[in-house]
Amino acid sequence: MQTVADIHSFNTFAVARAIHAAGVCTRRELVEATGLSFSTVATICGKLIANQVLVEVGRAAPTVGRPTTKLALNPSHGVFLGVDIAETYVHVETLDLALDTVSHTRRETQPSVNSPEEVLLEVNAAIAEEQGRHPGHRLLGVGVAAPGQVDQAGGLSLFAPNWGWHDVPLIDMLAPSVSAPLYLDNPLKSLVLAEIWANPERCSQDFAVVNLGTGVGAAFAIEGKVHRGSTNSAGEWGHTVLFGDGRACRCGSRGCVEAYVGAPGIIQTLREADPGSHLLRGDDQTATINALRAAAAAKNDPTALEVIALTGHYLGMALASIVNFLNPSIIVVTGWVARQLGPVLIDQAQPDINSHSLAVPLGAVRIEQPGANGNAVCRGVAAQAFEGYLKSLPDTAAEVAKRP
Amino acid sequence: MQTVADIHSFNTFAVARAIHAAGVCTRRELVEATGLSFSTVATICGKLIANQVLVEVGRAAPTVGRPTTKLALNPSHGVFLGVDIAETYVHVETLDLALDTVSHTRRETQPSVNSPEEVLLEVNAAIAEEQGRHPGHRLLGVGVAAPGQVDQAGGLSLFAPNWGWHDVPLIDMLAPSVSAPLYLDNPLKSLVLAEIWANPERCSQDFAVVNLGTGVGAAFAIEGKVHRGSTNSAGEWGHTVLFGDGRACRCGSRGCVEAYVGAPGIIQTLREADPGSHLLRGDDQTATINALRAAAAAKNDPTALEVIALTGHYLGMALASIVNFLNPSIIVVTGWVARQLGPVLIDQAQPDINSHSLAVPLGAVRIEQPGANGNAVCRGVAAQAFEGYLKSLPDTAAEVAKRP
DNA sequence: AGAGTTGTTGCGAGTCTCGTAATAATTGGT
DNA sequence: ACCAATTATTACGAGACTCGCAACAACTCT
Repeated sequence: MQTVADIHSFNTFAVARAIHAAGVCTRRELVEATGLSFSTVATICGKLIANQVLVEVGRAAPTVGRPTTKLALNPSHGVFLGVDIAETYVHVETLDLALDTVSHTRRETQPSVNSPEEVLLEVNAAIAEEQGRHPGHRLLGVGVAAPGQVDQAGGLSLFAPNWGWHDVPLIDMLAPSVSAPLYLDNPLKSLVLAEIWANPERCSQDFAVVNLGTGVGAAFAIEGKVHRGSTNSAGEWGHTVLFGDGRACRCGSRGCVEAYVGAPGIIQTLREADPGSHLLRGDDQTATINALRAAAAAKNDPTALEVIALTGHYLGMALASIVNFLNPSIIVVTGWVARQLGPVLIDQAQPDINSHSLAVPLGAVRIEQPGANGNAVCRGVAAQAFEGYLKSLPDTAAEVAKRP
Repeated sequence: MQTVADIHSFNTFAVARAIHAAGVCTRRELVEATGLSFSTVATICGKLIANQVLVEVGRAAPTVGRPTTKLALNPSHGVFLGVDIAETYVHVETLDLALDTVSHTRRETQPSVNSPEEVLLEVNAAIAEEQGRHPGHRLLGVGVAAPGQVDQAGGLSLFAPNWGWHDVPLIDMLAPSVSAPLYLDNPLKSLVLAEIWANPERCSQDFAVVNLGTGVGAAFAIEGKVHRGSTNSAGEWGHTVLFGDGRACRCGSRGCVEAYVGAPGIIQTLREADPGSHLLRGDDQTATINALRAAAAAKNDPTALEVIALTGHYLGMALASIVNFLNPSIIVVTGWVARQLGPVLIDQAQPDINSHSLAVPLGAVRIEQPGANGNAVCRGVAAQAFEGYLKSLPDTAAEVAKRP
């Protein structure tokens, strides 16, 4: 159930997102962007200014009349941390209020590092390093993305298959060394929030973010809200069936999308096309995918072209299933495989997307790749921390004064 | 964006649904059921009573204290019509305020009847017949379900593939002969609303309704709201890929779920298993499916058992894809094929659901078949008309008096 | 300097939820 | 028969929130 306070937070988020997207803007522009009344925008801006989240930056003198004051997020008010805990690395970014990355720390982790204590040692070290870099700045919130199944409210990693974690109290283990509110989410779901903050018109749209990497998954926004499902595990597009009774998948099942468009799946397609291909780099997935990209770009290796064509075919059908099932307005294709092969794969996939999608949803959808600036997972969880911070703000100047 | 009035309608719906589910209940029970405060429930009940939607029916005398007045929907306040326009029939039901079917009219339509004018002639005749049956009752609203792509706000049938309709102004064509607000929806999406009214705890859940018939489709509720997608065409599960490059589907694509678990797909499986099977009934899908059901029940026809096993296998994988993708708490399997073969198919599908679903979403989902009372599509669209009527109610007794 | 123009702030109306006090209706004891 | 005691319902007011409108502020142009 919604309460009236939820509406207010939502409106506050809408205003903050619009300012974030515009960089610098006027109240009137915010009215346009949010669809709220001028009064409401003014009230919300007043609250944000009283809390120093927003500042008035100069004024634009028009030909006539009182000049408009321009508003911007106050970058020096404080910072957020975005923590991306992945299987092979820990990446921590410091972001300012404009969600621009100020600095980052990355620690590659050895495959042997997989107990919660060992991983969190790395995380804490990276967080400490980042915090040490900005001693003068207030830390307003910390967003943490952890792979696998996550319990946001309880701050638990319910299940992380690659590490064999069960019910690890991540947030409780991090809390002692962090003096700011902590927010936990799954990395893919945090990308949805990153998309919304990057393109605030999406805050009322239906769209999907698709990850192509070693694993394959998706996350969706429905009317601008992340769809989580009944146990926060929605989005396992990678384990929907693409070829019934097809390839064995690492999940134990057969025929999953992941077994065809995940990096190991692509490499299997390559191996099936030419077991002795010179593009194969043994166990090194990254190197093989890179070699494939180079060969496809050079257009001199028929095997590479065949693998790209096949994988595009697979991807096209799998994306069409999303189009038909969900009827999104955008599908954002991301992940390290997409960064390497994305453009060429989507090119190859397009005919299959067209032929496998029904006309109406096909006409409504656009396939996109994100602009590659910084770590979007960190930005997404930081955005979540930002929203949490906005929600906690007091309304009136009087109450602001009372605060520490 | 949500407004505060939306919250009020939503709460009104919640109260009405709770009363509908309970039949007769006290205000206190409504507080329990809805989670609202007593004051709010009392306010809403007051509004509904002033509008004669709700009536006080007797009182329960406890051992001590003032007796509780029992509330119930006022069945004699008026009626709704639910109109289910399908390819082979038009089914119109009169429902009272408790959404119980009072009477119904069904007209089978000839395959030759397919122009909008001809179909609507049948519809209008059926509506007139139903209206004539209850001359003393106020008609409060009419819900209409039409197959294919529908524009709710505009009251258009955007696209109905079986009839070749494009942009038919259904509601405008019906309006002259109906003196009550008209509501249009797709039949599958209306089933979601029927489910919510039948089980109001679902008004905050994620669940899917799956239709197995000649065509195959799905609709989902996300946090109790029908998911429509960017062009109201979400739910085309029947045209997601199950066997890449597999059977040709009537949509023009290949390997769709519908080509395997729709009636023609099942019959194709039967024909492939035994081209001369005595279960085949030529063009008569219904008869063939019936024969298959009988043979499977008798367990004396190995071909029938094989077809059931195969179709269960297909259905299991396709349902597992929903489980993984959406993480719903319930999947309701409906449609005429499911009415015939449902229990045995779901039985056969279960191992594949289990093996193809990831553990967490699998643990959260329940596969159900609806209790078969009346036409749920009619009940769903009538519920939509009911909600529309509730939304239109004035707040105060004074305003009620002013009304016609 | 003053009129005209435009931006911002302040105030009040209208809703909505919800807590609490006041009132109503009953039972059981005296 | 009357008075607690008990429970149900209604009435009222507080606190939030959005939004329309009027007042005020700041600037340009004449």
